[in-house]
Amino acid sequence: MNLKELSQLLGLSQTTVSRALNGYPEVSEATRARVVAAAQAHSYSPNTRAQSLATGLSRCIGHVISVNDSGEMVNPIFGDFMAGAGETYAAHGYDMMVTRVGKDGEEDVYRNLKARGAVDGLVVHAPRKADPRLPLLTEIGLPFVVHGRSTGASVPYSWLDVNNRRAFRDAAAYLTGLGHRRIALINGQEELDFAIRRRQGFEAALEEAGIAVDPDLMARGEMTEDYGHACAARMLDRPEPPTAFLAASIICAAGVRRALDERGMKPGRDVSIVTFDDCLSYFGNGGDVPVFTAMQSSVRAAGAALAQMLLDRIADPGAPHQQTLWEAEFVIGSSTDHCKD
Amino acid sequence: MNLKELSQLLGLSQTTVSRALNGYPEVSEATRARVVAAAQAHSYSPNTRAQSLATGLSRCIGHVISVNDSGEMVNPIFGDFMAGAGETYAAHGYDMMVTRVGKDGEEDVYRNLKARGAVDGLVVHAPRKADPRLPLLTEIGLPFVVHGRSTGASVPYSWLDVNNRRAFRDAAAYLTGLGHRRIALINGQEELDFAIRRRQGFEAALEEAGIAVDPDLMARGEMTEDYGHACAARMLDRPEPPTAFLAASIICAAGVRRALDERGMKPGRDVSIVTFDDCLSYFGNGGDVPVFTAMQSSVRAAGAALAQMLLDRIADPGAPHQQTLWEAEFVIGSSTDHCKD
DNA sequence: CGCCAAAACCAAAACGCTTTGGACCGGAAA
DNA sequence: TTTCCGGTCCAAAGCGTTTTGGTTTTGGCG
Repeated sequence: MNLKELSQLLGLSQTTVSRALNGYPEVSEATRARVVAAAQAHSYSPNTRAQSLATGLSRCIGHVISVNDSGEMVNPIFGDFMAGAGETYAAHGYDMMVTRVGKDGEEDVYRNLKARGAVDGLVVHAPRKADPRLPLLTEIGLPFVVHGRSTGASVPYSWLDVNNRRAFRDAAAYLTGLGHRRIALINGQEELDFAIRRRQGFEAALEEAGIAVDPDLMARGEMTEDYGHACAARMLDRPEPPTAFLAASIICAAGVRRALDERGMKPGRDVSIVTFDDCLSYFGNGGDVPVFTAMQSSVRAAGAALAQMLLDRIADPGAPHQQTLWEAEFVIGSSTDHCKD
Repeated sequence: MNLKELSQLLGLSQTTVSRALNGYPEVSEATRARVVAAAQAHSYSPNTRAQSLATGLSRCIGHVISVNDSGEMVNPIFGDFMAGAGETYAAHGYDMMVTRVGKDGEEDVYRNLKARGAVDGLVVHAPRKADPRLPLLTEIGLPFVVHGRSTGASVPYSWLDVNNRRAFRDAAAYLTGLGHRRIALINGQEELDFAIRRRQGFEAALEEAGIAVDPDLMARGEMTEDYGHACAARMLDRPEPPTAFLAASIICAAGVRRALDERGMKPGRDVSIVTFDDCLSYFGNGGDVPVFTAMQSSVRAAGAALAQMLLDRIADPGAPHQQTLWEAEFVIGSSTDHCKD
């Protein structure tokens, strides 16, 4: 069923039917009701492509996600972010398109998305330091919002971020307050801006406590369970092992815990662990009693909020940029205790 | 830059330029080269929407993902599946659209996708027993492939599945072979077809070993870490605790392991664990020495293969349905040993 | 040189929608 | 009575492609 058929069936012009369905005032309420009823009855939905061509808007938002050299999308938070964003899109009649890209050809993908008119805007994931995507998107005129921030960006932009620096500063300070002096940081890849901020917060807390930064106790890498395990295993087997760990994600933290288990150690009793917790749907942090002491912030909520921010931006591209900073909530679980050293 | 501008710039008709770019024979190689060069130079990409309208094809594949009542998409494998599928789509110039849907309004979403001409086909995720989506999609004429199978489906369909029944039978048999007689099954939600098959395989192995099925040792639910932990905790605290666990995913298995740790038990030493391993990018099963004894099958590879299957189907809808059954690879890790009871 | 098929190109229609620029009608104001 | 205006509705022109159904040009052959 298309517009032509529906209008013939109703004995009306395509114009009138279109206006009736789109809520324009120049159609009587009587006919509007008739049209809406008929559309419902014949389950008519306007063809997205035609609509898009006529209006110049695709009503579709893009998400470009990077894969590593092995073709893996190492991003445990992806699903939850999408669930949150998808909620907002659905509520506003937007579609969501996801495009996979390797490290090279990134620029082409974005240019293409614009040239092909595939999306009205997009969410920039995993921003890097002075991320070249921000000036690129600004140049080609594709509205975007950033999940996180990009230090040293050459253009203004809208973003939503967690105060990673503060969260990691506070978390590390909490550990120094418990007497820990050899604290390990199992960080994300330091190409990524959030990881840089986390490291800064970590280092600031150490400095405040008069503790020298030990490069051997700082790791960076893709936030997998294996990575968390490997880092912790290596560090625990040193002559002077750390007494506490700061993990970049609950997945890493699980790896750290596994390394402890293997050595007969217990989190909280022998070694402390604090982790960032994205409130992943499939990997919670226990119930009322948190397993890990954690800095938590829901990535699903972030997805929903960022999507809304983007839709606002598309609706009014001239509006000032929105910049939202969320504070992570610090919860004390059973994975931390005084340093026994 | 659009086709009209490009053709004027070249002094050619839109027809010729279009044909040149799309590889039609009725254009000289000389002009084709000229056209291609110009398109490249001005970074012209045909507008997807217009193309789609003219051809009647969207060159876009849909993925509909369900969220639970809390709005969470509890699907740890989502990201990796998408990474695999996206690879195939990108290689064939297809886009990927993902739509979020709650439990109600599922039918509407699929009908709408078709009516709006948004996608050329879609992948059915998490099929249920006699899944109503298969006849629905067949009726409305939207090509699809299924990730898994649907027992009792009323229509023929293409699918790719892991031999879950066999995998769980073999895994359980492996455990009975080690002398275990109280084996727990931490299954997925049994609305889902794969979970039913897994349970059947599990029960078959018990029967073969002359072991009565104990309903108290069988759990079903969303495959989260907390779920794995809660089930294991409850079972381990029984008077006659299980000596082995069969977990539906490595995420659940991590939860089971946590429950063991809390009780001072070690996987392999005190209690055995076998898990299904989807080869998630962010949660591997150790390196050369697997952590868990596991049935493994890459969900990313499944995504890539299913996507290819769907594209084939769209290209030739009349072709017979493809049905692919993969055997999971059974790897022995350090989480299993003889029963000490 | 003339003829004809093949090669190379083109104008215009079509895809399904929105939107512009009216047309028509009845009733209120002049 | 005429004029004007708001309320309804419509025909047709886009949007940027592909594709149909040509026309023109080229080149080979008698």
